[in-house]
This record gives sequence, C-alpha cells and structure tokens, in this order.
Amino acid sequence: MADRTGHRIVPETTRRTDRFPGTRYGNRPTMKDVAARAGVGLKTVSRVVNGEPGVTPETERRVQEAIEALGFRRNDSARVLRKGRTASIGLVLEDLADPFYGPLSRAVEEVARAHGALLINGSSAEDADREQELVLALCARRVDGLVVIPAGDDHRYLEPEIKAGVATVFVDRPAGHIDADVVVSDNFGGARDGVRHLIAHGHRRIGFIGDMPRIHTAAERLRGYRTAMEDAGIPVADAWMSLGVTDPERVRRAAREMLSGPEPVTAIFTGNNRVTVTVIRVLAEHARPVALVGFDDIELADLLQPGVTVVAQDAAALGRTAAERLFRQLDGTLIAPERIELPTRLITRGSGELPPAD
Amino acid sequence: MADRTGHRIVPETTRRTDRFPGTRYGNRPTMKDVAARAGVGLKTVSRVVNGEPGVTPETERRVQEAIEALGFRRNDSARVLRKGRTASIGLVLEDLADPFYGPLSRAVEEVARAHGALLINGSSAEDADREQELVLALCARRVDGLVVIPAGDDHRYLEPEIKAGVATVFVDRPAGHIDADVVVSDNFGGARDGVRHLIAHGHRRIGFIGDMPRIHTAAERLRGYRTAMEDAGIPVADAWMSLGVTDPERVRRAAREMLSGPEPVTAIFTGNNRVTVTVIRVLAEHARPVALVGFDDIELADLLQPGVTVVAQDAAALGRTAAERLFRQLDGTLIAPERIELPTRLITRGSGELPPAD
DNA sequence: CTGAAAGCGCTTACAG
DNA sequence: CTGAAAGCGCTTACAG
Repeated sequence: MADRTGHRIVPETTRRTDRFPGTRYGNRPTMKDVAARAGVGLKTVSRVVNGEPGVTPETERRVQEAIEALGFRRNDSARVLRKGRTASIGLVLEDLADPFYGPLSRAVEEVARAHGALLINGSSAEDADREQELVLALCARRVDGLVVIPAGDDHRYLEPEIKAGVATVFVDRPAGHIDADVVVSDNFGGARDGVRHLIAHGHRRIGFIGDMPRIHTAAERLRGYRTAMEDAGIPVADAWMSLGVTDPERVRRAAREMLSGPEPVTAIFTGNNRVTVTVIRVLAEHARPVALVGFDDIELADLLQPGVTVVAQDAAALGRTAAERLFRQLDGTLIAPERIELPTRLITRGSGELPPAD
Repeated sequence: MADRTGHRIVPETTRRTDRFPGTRYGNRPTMKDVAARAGVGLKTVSRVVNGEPGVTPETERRVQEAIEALGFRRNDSARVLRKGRTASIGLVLEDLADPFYGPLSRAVEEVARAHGALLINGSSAEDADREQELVLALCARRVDGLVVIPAGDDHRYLEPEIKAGVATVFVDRPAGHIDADVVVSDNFGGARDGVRHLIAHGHRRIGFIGDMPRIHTAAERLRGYRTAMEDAGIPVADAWMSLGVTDPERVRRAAREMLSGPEPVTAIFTGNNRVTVTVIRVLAEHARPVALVGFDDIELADLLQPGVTVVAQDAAALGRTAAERLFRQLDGTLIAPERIELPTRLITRGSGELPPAD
C-alpha cells in the first residue's frame, strides 16, 4: 500500500543505536544529573524547575545552564507519582471515527486543557468487554477522571474505582446499575417531536429504523416514536419498526421492506446519523417520494434534494458539559450525582415536510 | 443550556467527603497493604499480580483474597516509572472534530492497542505554539512515541527529545528542519490529476481555492494545479488562484469573484474538504453550471446533484502506516528516516465531468 | 538561601 | 518458594 520514496540516509549512531543505552527512558538526564553538573543540591534544581522562590539569581543561572547543556526535561510521570494527581483524564467512546464523536471529543479536550489536563482517548467499538478493559486500564494509570460513553449496560465494576476517588461522568447514555453523573440529549423528546412533525404533515404510516434496542439512545428514540404515534391515535404495525445493527446492508433491507407491500410507509424516522445516510440512499432510488426525518444532523444535509429534516443534538455541548461536571467533581464542589439532559432541535429542510404520496 | 432533571440524592459520605482523605490517589490500597493483609512479602504480591511463577497455590490464594478484599488495582504509573516505558503514545493533530482526523486518529489508536499502548490525543488548532506546547507536555509525560500532524514548520525543538529516545513520526505534512519519518498523501500528484481531469473535459479557465499557503498540503496541491495547467499549455491568471483560511466567508467570496467578471472560470478545483463544502454551496446558488473537483472525499458526495468528483485520500491508512512505523522505531527495527507517500484516488461522480458552460 | 533524608508505589537484582 | 533492600525520578517535610 505504501509507496516509498526519498530514502534519505542518516548516520546510524545519531538514530537508533544509542537510543536505549540502559533500559530506561533513553538516557535522559535527571534532576540528579543537573544537580551534579551545577554543583548544587537536588532540591535546588527542583526549585528552579518549578519556579519556586528562594534561589539566588546566580544559583539559578548555574542550574539553568546545566539544564540546557544536558537537555533536561522534567519527568512528569515521576512527579505525578509523588503528587497523587496525574493531570490526565480518560475518554472512552464508541468510535473516534464517527463524525458524532469527533466534536464531542474535541470539546472534552478543550475543557481538560483549560484545567491543565491531558486527554487519553479510547474506542470501545460498542463492545462492553472492551469498554471495561479500557476503563480499568485508565484507572490503573490513575487518571484523575473518566468520561465514559457506555457500550455496556452494567457498570458496577466501576464502583470500587469511584469509591477510591476516580471522578466519573457518563455521556450520551446513562450508566447501568450505578449511581453516577450522566449527561444525555433529550432522545425521547427529540424523537417524539420529529415523528409529530411527520404526523402534522399528514403521515400515518410512518416507519422507524434504529440502532440495536439494547443501546439506550435507540430505545429512547423508539419510545419517542411510539409515544407520538399513540398520542395521535395511530396504531403502529410491527412491520413499521426495525431495530438492529446500523450497517448499510441491514438498514437498506429494512427500509426496502417498509416501502414495499400493499400498505407501504409514506414516511420514515431514522434513529441516528448512520441510519439516515443509508436511508437517504435507498430513497434516492425509490420511485415515489417518501418523507424523512433523521435523528442527528449530518453535513451537507441542506444541499440534498430535498434537504434533510433532522432532529439535531449538540455533540460538543454534551462533551463540554460532561467534562465541566467532571472537573467540578475533582474540585470537590459537587455533592450528589445528577442527570443532565440537553435539548434537541428540529431543523426543517424539506424531506420532513413532504406530504404522503398516497 | 443544561436542562437538569432527576436530582437523585445519595448519602454524602459515600460520595465525595471521603474521597481524598490523604492527598494521594483517593485512599487506594497499595501492594504493601495487600502484603500486610495476606501476611506475605511485597515481592510475593508483585509476583501474583504479574502472574510470575514461583508462588504456592496456597500463598497465591491468600494474596488474591487480600487483593479482592481491599479492592487493590496496581498503580501502572508507578510501574511505568520503574520500567522505563510508559506504554502510551501521543497523537498531536489539528482538530479532532474535523471529519478527516477522526478516522486517522482511530487508526492510530487501533495500532497502539495492538501494541498494548494507550493513546493521548491533542489538538493543535493549527497553532504552531500550541503544537509545541502539546508535544513537549507529552514528552514530559514520557510517552514512548509521538505521531504528529505538524501545525508549525520548524521542529528543531524536537531534536533533543528524539535523540533522547522518543520515537517520532510525522503524518499528513512533513516535519520542518529535522530529519524524521513522514507519511503523507500524494498531494501534488492527486491535485495534478484532478485538474488534468477538468482539462480533459474541455476546461481552460479553472480556478483553485485552497488553504493557507504556509500549510504544506495546500502548497503541494497548488503546485499540482499549476503543473497540470502548465503541462496543458494554459497560462494561469492570478485571479484564478485563491489561498487563505478555510472559513466559509473567505471561501465564499473567493468563489464568487472567480465566477464573476467578463471571463469567469468554468471549473473550480478545491484544496480540501472544508473548502469543497463551501464551494458546493456557492455553486448551488449559481446560475450557470460550473464543474468541480475537490481534494478529500466527503460524506454524501455521491447523493448531491450532480455527485461531487473528488481526489480521495485514505485518512485511516495514513494513521495506520504512521503508527506502524512508530512501533517499528520502538522495536529498534528501523535504521533511517523515510518519507512514505500514499496514493490518492480520483472518484468521478458527475461534477468533474460537466463541460464548460461557455 | 540551600540541601539531606524519606517517601510516592512499584520492579529489579539478589540472597536465603 | 519467598522476601529485604535498593532504586525509578521526582516532591514533601524538615533542618540548617
């Protein structure tokens, strides 16, 4: 796959041979080395490095000189061991490559940065075991806190960690079987409003295609769909609902089934961004126009013909809110876990306003 | 912004009050505590925790019991200090929220995971100072290696770190003023082919809108454009080229200018995904049809009218290749820095095949 | 203003 | 099979 070019050669010795002379961090100088070279005590070096007062300008100069000559950079891992806080937090999400999680992750990072902390990212790939493995690895590294988008539905394994002081906030989906902070979108209300919108435009046979029902957001959005239908007095046929993995094959089949038969649906509500994208493709090939409202906004949705009406959630706000909450836990400001729900927004662009093609 | 609901109350003491009794990691038990409780030596606990041989089943049982009773989890920060490798790598990119970097980041994460390492992510926000700050913070944490998408153009500040043993690979753009591994797409060739494609469809007045010229990829793509034009014997008017920040305002203005006047361009080549998206919007409002080829693929490009022809690069392959290279550095397998170039792919979907509207 | 000693929680090297 | 001692690179608490 790789097309290699430009093999510039450098002297081997500058490159790898002297790289790990001992077994330790290369051959990095330590404060001890700096102290020896500057002819001062260890603590004096520590003072200079940390900008603590009580060092003569002359002494400081000598130390600085030694630092530069040796290329010393403080080992924060050692510092952290002694201080008890690692100034890092962990973020476990489903898939960093999903356009929904990018902005969320970036928002968490910004808050962490404002608090002087680094962000360790991990993808669970929607696998509960992998989530747990990642979370516990982060705890072993003694991250100060954890922002988790749960893949699993039982988080009791985190109880000892939380009790031991690991700040924890769940985002996008609630934690299972433990009492913890959680920040979610109004999945139920958003879906209900989206379906109501379709009903208001004259639809009665409305399909729902969503993610696996064990995923909380999927279940909530389905509940929103059912509630909207029920409120309108429309009985829902089983054939109108399809939940399962979001891979294009499955979704495509589900959409086609709803759209065929003697009484096809005239509108579809899609349960998340990936489902929406696939259904748009199916509808593009479909003979009659079919109305569509999707959960999650997607890029270029306004440029399609028709534009795609969506129920948008604010991924960045989810991340920001969760991270801020995390650092408030670390401040010791918070008392009891809370559930914070962020509103969604219906954005009409055309596809949701199509009348039934009956 | 937050709509707060469900204030479940839990007893304060289980929550925060006993959270940091000392100053240290909560009140986590250590191996010493486990040893005391099990009535064995510290080293025996270490053996059990690490699955080393030479422990009686009975002793092991006692230790395991103590571990569970105490809720012990090994402090990997301490372990790492002693071992000299942190089993973590850093990834510095421009913006985690950009859809181009999500898949790249995920690919790096997967490779890291396969090597038992965690991934620390940081966004430079296209700011050279912030890039350096992040990179050096990661070095201070003693990450084993660094994957960097450069924002700045001078990386001599990394020289001492590399010499000290920090494995380093640059991706997407080359490093400045230092000799290091770099993995890039064929930006020049891809752009040249894209522009040739437009020329082959009869265009002569072709515009180029790209990112700031100081960004290597932008410069390379511009070079590709110029080469294609020159090869075809088409003199390029200054008014046809616009480089600058990719914010929609600037791009919109640039596109409109090229499209107005007595001799407007009949085709536009866009220098990256964000520029493409804005230009698509401009063209949608434009009277005459204008051909378009964009660098970077974008989601739903195939569903627009017309579909958007693009020069696609493989973000995941960039990340994967760079990370694999990084771990080969850490293995000690590699000798000299290399430049690896990944091919791009022209995907025709309609917009690039429109004839000139003359 | 300066520094020696002890300790953070582990692993390494060695001795019984 | 088991464990006491030393050490990783820092900071803390204390003494001069």
